[in-house]
Amino acid sequence: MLDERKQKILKAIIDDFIITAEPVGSRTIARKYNIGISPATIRNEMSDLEEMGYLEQPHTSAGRIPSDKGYRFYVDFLMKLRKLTPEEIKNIKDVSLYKKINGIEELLEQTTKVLSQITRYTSVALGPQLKKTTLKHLQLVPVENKRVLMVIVTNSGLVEHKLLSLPKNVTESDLERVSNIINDKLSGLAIGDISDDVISNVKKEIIGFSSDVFDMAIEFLLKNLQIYTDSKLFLYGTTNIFNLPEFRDIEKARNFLSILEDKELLCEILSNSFMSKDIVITIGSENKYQEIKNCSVITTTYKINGKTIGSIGVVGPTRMEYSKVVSIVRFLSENMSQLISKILNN
Amino acid sequence: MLDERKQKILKAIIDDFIITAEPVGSRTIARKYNIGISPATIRNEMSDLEEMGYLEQPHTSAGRIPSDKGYRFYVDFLMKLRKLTPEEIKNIKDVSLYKKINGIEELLEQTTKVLSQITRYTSVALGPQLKKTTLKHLQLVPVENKRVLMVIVTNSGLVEHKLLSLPKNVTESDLERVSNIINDKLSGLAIGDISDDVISNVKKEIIGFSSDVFDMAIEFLLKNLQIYTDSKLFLYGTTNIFNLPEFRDIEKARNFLSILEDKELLCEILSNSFMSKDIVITIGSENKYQEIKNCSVITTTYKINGKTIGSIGVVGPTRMEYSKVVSIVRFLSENMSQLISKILNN
DNA sequence: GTTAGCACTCTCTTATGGAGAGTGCTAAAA
DNA sequence: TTTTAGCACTCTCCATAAGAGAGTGCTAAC
Repeated sequence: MLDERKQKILKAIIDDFIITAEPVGSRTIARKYNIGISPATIRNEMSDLEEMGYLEQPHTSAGRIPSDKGYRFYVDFLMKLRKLTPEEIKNIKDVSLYKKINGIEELLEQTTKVLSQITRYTSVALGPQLKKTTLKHLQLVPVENKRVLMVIVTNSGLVEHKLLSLPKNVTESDLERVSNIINDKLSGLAIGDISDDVISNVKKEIIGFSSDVFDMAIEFLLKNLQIYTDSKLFLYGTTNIFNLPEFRDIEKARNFLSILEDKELLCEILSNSFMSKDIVITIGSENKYQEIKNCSVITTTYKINGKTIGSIGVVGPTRMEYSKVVSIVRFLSENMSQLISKILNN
Repeated sequence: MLDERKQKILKAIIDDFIITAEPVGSRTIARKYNIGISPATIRNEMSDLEEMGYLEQPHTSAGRIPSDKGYRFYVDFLMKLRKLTPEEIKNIKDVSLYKKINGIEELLEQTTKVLSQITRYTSVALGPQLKKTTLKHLQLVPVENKRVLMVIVTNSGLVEHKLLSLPKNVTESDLERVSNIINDKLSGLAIGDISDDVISNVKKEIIGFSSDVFDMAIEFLLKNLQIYTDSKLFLYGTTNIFNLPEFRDIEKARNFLSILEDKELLCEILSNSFMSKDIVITIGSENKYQEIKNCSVITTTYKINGKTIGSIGVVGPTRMEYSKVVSIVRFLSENMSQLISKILNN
């Protein structure tokens, strides 16, 4: 473990580097952060810290920059959470005043926008995951001859619809019968759990008393139920990275933006936070995916009816203002959960 | 008007510049494009073309580059439409094989993806505009106590839904009555035409025989009808610009990407093509909006049931491969219209 | 254990001097 | 009158060099 003086020096270096983005030298530390020792002593300590893996040196005669291990120590033990400014709080609170918020998706859109604006990084959110919710109600609405609208309502108040084309005409009462059977058999199941097995069981029962039109209809319906498992992605502030010196290199910027274009990758990254209760901070090489090994990700989850259903977070360079971002993400996630229950229960 | 030799030279310069992105000199033209005159003569002609506004010179001792006026002349009179390669055709046709295409939005998503991949520019599409379609059917589905699901079906087979929370409980038969009145009064109207006037007219009739709960319910419904007018935007290949030398300057790239983040601006830009029957090419300063005055946009529309309902296109530098992109966009838009009618009528 | 002094290293910026590409002009050729 | 060859001139781009600046590591003294 690091002794107190080493910790102080490490903290000073990281704090400074987060602000300046320049390698930090011993003189700077001695001058700006009065620890009461001379640059020479600091140099010795820095040399130790480098050997222990907390710092790195871009080249021989440069100052030090934090390694991922250094950031990890900083995040776990050293940083002091920054209080939100009144302005930041106002911005987050104001999300609820935005007139277009009529559902969770509008809320997410506004929230990611605010998140990127006040952090000045790129924000990402994963929409409510249908497969994590349970089926509450399924309704079949006749539209015209062979067209039927399937509406799914889940226990978290989410609604999805799908327009189906059946191979033959089906009467309204037939539709109602199918609805009833499905509701009877499947409601209460998590949508992700509606497997082929379950489906073929339901199918068997229906065969007992119905025509083959009926049979085809339900098969089609059930097949579609399963497709509805990919969730929407919200993204904001992608161009914020151009303010950061680490992305002044066009190839770095390109690489970063390529990540943001890869929806699947982003979903995977965001899903990581589903396990944890609170905020998840992933620093550089700690990321599972090669593409973002020089980025840090800070995510948290949001809940509907007490159940974790999606996540939201920030992507940026490893030199991230962790203290600020963590505070903001935490506050914003609390605010969001409140707003969600307000939206769903008003 | 330009004489034939000037046209030949202009075409050669633009063709060359589109490939190389370097100012084109008289010697290059004489060597690569055998027009049968010496560099000196070409220089004189180039000087004329510059004076007439078709060419520009980055600095005294550089070759010439096309001006926006030059590109306009090229696009209108000089360029030969390039035939699609078998591979390009295959890529476009294969859109229909993608398994997830169950509706217009999935189709648009796949199509923009393919468009950006084969053009190597950024592709954009505007989703079906609800306000341009007419209301066919409105259904109110009871979900639980005060919750009601409103489903809108339009004449183009588009469906939208919205979960409403009513201030008081409403019985199922009341809901049905409201549905009937709304369908009676509003179906057949373009959704964009459902104005406050129309709404208050409907409201008056309802007041005649219904309670105030009823009144509030319908007001709420109708207010929501109008919100449903902003349409979805599809974007793909934003990072393609990093392959282009004109965006090697970080500020240029940033500016371009900022445009793509401004959804409203993109919608406006794409809406421009709604007037025209065919493909619309907008070159650099021809653009209405300051932000994209150094970009070119090539768009076309797609139809549902013969009615223009959305648009799709490509955004790139003014030095765009117009000939290639126009061919691709045209073919792709035809293909799309076919697929749409297949999706809606299968 | 801590500090001052100093030589050394590496980057970054600025200046310099061709090389290269292309033009415009002039005068000769067609 | 139109076209072309020749040539001086201009501007960019690139490589090289030099010097400033920042910071280190080491040694020896405190």
